Amino acid sequence: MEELRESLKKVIHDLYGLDFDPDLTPSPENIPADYSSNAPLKLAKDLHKSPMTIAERLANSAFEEHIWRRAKYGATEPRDGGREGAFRKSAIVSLTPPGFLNFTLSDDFLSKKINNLSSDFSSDEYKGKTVICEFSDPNPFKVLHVGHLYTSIVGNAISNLYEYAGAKVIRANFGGDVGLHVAKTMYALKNKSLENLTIEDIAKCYIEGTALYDTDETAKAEITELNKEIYRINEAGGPRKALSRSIFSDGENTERPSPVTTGARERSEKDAFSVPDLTELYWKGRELSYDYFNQFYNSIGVKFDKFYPESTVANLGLQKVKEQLEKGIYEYSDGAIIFNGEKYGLHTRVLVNKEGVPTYETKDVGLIFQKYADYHFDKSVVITGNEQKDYMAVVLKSIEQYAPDLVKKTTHLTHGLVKLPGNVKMSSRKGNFLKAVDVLDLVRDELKSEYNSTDETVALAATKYAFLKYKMGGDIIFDPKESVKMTGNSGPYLLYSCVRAKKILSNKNEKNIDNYIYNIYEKKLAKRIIEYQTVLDEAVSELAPHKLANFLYELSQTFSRFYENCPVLGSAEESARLKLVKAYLDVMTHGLKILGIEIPEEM
RNA sequence: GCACCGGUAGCUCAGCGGAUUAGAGCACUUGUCUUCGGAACAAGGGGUCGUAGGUUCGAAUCCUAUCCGGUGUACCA
Repeated sequence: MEELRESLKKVIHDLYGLDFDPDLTPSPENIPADYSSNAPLKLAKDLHKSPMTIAERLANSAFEEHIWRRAKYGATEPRDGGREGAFRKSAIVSLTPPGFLNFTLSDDFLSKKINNLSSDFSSDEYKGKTVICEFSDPNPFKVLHVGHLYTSIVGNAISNLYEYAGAKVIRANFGGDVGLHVAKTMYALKNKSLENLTIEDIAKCYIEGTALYDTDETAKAEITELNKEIYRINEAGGPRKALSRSIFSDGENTERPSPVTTGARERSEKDAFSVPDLTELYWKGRELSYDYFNQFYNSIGVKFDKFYPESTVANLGLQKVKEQLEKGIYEYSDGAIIFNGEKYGLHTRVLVNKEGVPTYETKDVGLIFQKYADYHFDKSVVITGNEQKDYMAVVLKSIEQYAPDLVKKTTHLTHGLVKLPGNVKMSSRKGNFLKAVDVLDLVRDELKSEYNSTDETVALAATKYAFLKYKMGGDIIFDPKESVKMTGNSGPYLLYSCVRAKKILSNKNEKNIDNYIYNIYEKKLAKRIIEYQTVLDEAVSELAPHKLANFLYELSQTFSRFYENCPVLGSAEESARLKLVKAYLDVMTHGLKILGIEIPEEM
């Protein structure tokens, strides 16, 4: 209750001259009030007074303006006993030892709030700002697994939170279209026919190629060469032209490792694997991958504004690394170019390997500059798995040495792994993993067998909510059987309550009603509804979609209880209750939209 | 070894800028059972909040130590 909190804060300030932010929490069951504050207890230390004395004084003084002081504290407030005062003021205050202030909202205040509940909730926290959110980051030549599904859903929700707060949001997607994984896949792919190449073939070949790389020395050497050749193919440009030339291949400096030293072209002529084939295969595979990504994102309702294939930022990264190499930020070590993070208590990482090939680090350097060049962002958020935390810290620390402003604007958020029950870690390298599409299929199957429904909206909501309700950071156990349950704290539960609300509203029109005294169910619902704005703003400032998700669940739970106990249509209280239903649905629609969840008409 | 993250009910998780009796869901037991859609509601059992100390009138929450699990720790992404 923001108003109440503000008014308490003002009273404390007026009385004691302190700038103190009081907490206000829902009162426990045994206290006949709506909200309680422990402010007097916290204040007691600094003021050297007993908590009860402070509480007494707070309750007695400036509250007169906003809040009606109960004549005798401690007693249960009779409904009509405080009525006159309650209607005049917004809340009644009482005290309980050892120094809690308890507030009971007046029905009049509540119903006014409900009647005037704005369906366009708003925040200006990021008004006029440009925020670029990078997430999902799949690699071409590999398949999308559950982790990608998770990060896509969470990343989209966070983007939506920024949008709600007034920002212009760019959803960005960074993917490894060059790199060792591509070489591994292509190595195994060379025996396949180009004609009927599918994404499944590519996935299989990645596993095959990785196995060969790990066990077969000859294959390993060839894959290493292939990796360089892939960069060369990108240099030459293809269906999507590379942005610029490599700085290291222009021959102006002999001391540096050159990116492609061995002449893959001559070598490969002796091979069964000729360059034109390789080039064709690469672009074909890449195209296939991006089509597959787009199709998937489309199916889950996530739209990216910008794709940054690694190949498009590698050269910019190399350019920056070269510049800073001269200034001593980066240095040579064992033939590679590194950033010595140990100076800053971090790890040391390689930016360009001894083969002259830029690593992920360099591409991330290029990426941050490219993003800024493209959008002049005020804030850049990068969402990845936890395992990238230390890695990213090193990259950012190095950039901080020459572009501190960019780093200051960057936030790296991480989430945990999606794991299978029994501590089985999924690995796309080993092939024991759940694909992103598998998860959706499992949900669809459950929906079909339990409710004989093929409603894609419900399937999607179930999936999204299942991931969104967890706090980001920890690992998630995804039990294909359990996680897909359609009852309880689940997407379908939220949707179901909304559908019921819609059904009621489809019949009648509500009108405003004042001086209505809520019953227990109505009041609980009203209280929850007016907390929405506060929760939403908290979710924004903490970048915590799960807070919003859990609030919406509790809200729909409150609604379900109201629904069971308070008939709306045809009742004497109809107009007041309709108003509540409408307010409920407005809040749910708004909140679920931020989570990326749609409400169906029926289910 | 060092660093970071986690350890709350049988299971999956909230809560953790200290505050009145630690909350949900699943599972289990029982009830509502033709009323605006039961994918619902109600009641119940189930917890030494990893362990041990400390700070405090008060600790799941803060501090210290310790155990367990996960992740990271130079040429992968």
